[in-house]
Amino acid sequence: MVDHSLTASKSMDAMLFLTDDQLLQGIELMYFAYKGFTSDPDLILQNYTYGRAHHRAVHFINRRKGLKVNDLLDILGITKQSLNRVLRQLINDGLVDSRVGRQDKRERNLFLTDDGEKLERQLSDAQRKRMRSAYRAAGPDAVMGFRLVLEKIMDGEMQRGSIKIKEKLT
Amino acid sequence: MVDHSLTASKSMDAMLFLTDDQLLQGIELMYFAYKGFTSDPDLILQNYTYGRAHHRAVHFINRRKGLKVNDLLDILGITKQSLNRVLRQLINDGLVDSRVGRQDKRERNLFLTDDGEKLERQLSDAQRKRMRSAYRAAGPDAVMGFRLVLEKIMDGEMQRGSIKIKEKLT
DNA sequence: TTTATAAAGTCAATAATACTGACATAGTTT
DNA sequence: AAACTATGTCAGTATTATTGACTTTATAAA
Repeated sequence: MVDHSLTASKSMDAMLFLTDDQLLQGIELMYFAYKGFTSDPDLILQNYTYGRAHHRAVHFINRRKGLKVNDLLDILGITKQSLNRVLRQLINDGLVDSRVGRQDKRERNLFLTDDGEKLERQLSDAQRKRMRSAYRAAGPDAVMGFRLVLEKIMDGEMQRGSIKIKEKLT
Repeated sequence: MVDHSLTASKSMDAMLFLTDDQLLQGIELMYFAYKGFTSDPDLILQNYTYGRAHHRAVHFINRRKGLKVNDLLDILGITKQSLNRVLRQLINDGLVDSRVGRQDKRERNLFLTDDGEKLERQLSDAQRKRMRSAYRAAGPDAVMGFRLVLEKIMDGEMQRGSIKIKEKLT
């Protein structure tokens, strides 16, 4: 899987793929893989009036059931005006349930309705299918490396939302 | 760094991180890492009148010097109307040089000017710096895995542009 | 208890990036 | 000469984002 024969004959930096050209290849790989990664959900969303922003909201509401609007804003890193349009649509369309906070009544806890879960599953199935086949094809060692590098790439960038994710990751 | 102790005690699918929850973690990792991955160039671009679309054009014109407009369209996967606005700006601002094709005079070969290379380097430096430190922190085996999984994720998605990339990767 | 702060929601104007459709121009092929 | 190809352009629209200003409701602090 991993060609260890190279490591002895090359310099440390070559071994680490640290030449400018190899780093640029990594950058392009990120770009193209992300495109592939979003393509399946994007196709599904075309059948609705929704876009990628709705997908993200639905995804994180599903993953962190009952999260507050502010939590979602922090995770997505957008303004509340941007989120509001998306969230309003999802609530009006009966996909998301916004419940007044029990302790602090200013807060709203967000949940998916049954219909919301249905859409989430549809989008998630497509994306997980692609991830699963990539993981299978690449093998467990590659998956560990994949996750490790991605974590390092996002290091420092992470807010509240991602910290919880990192906790779960270990 | 990587917990190999788990792999012996779990099923093949668990070892491959194929539970729905672990796949969702991978999906979120892709999302957050891509955000981190684009954040440095995005900051730089705010000082100009340019956005991510200009970055992509400049990147690929640099990487495939002299490529045709159609090649760039295929790589980016956008319409010519979308690209045209971006390309026109870059050409008018003297960052990109559009030269009439030598054999087929209908074609335009795209090159970065000195100023274009200056911007490219500025953007690229920031992105490479992050990739380099992620690669260093993760180590060579992880980098191999990272690249392998990304290739699998984008499988099937790839057009002309990416095939050349894959050739270089091995 | 008044005052300040916080969470959520909204209106309006604007920007970047994409789309479809229609069409023009120049150059190459048949 | 006619058809096709590569590029460029105009107009209109959609999605997702922004900034700024403001309201409502609820909690916290003076």
